[in-house]
Amino acid sequence: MNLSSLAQDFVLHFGEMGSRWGINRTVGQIYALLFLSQHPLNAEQIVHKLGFSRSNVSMGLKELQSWNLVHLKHLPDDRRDYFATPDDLWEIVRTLIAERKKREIDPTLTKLRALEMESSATDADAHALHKIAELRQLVELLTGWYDDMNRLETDRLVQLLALGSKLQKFVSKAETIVPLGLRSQDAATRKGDGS
Amino acid sequence: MNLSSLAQDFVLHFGEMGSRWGINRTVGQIYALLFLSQHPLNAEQIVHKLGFSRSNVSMGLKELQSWNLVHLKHLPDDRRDYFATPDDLWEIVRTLIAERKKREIDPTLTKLRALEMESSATDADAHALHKIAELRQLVELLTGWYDDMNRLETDRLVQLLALGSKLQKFVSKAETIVPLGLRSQDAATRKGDGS
DNA sequence: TATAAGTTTCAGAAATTTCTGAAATCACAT
DNA sequence: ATGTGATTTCAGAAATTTCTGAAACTTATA
Repeated sequence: MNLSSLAQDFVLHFGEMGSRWGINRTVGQIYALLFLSQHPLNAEQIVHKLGFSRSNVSMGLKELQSWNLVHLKHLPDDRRDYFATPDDLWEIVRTLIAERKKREIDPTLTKLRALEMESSATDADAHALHKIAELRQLVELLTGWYDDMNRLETDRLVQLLALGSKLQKFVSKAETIVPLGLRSQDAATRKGDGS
Repeated sequence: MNLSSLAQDFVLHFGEMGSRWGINRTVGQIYALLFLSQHPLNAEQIVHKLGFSRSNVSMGLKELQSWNLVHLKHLPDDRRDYFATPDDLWEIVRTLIAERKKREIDPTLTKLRALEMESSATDADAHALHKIAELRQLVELLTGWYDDMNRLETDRLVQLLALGSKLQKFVSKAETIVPLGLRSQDAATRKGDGS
């Protein structure tokens, strides 16, 4: 591994962490390398720095592209592809969350709605249906909130995050203005409002 | 698999999704089964319903316990262990997030801080150190926000989530009251304030 | 169109993870 | 202490995922 000890340490760590997520070790390491790198790198340079086979790097880059986590660059008079991570860290965070939501949350939401619809609702399943509806509602609350936050400009978002639970103060007021019924209770009463 | 078709569909789905997270298929299915079940189940019942080997179920339950995702129950005159998921969905969400943070975020934060400290800061690493500091700051902002939100009672939390970006209104006011410097810029200037 | 530089695909090898049955352990009642 | 039922551990089998080198493909240029 042809890297400074700092970079090597960082890259190895992200390889390990990557494998705790869905991402595999190789892909994690490639990403970490690109993240630290001041300039875009081509596949051959990654091979040289990390010591993987050329095809493995190719696969890894392809996967990172499918996650929209790297950008393709080109240098004049060089037709090799160069890869870089976004300069803006928040763009990375947003992409990561969006992609994970797409892969891990959205299919579940779809499935839950389908289960509520199709169910031949025998009384044997009544309790299960209730739990499923409750879960679906909660996921909808969370994804709705996410969609909302994701629409904010980064500066506004950072402000909100930095305030954290201080916002609670405003809620007590707002509560009287926007009286909402979406508590963790009373789920499953409205079945089949699919889509 | 001895389950109603609704339950089977649900359980299989969570098995698949589970394997997109760190959790393996078996563990996901066991959890899904317990989640739907109206009553706590013992290991033998799980074996019967899902068709795994007894030892596999035992491993799975142990793993779920290590994640604090199931509770142990006992029936009178029966010394077998019965397992159940919390009734309150929000407790589940909180546990899930807390455990994932513990496994996926905290080690990274520790590592980032360590890298910033130990680094023999050669100028070759200057850019890498800058990126690492920036990343560490962002992770701190996010985990700080999480800690804050996690302290709220569930009802308050749900209110905040339901409001979503409507809170932005208050921010514009609050901004003048709490002028914060934590933008995505100006990172890396304060190195080594570890822990 | 030939060729050369670059990239992707693919089938099998290597490594890792999951799953099982058998044996060991535990804990309670007698 | 001994027996009985329940649970856990563990070593190897089975399955899955990752990784590689070689071959196939692509594309810009001569």
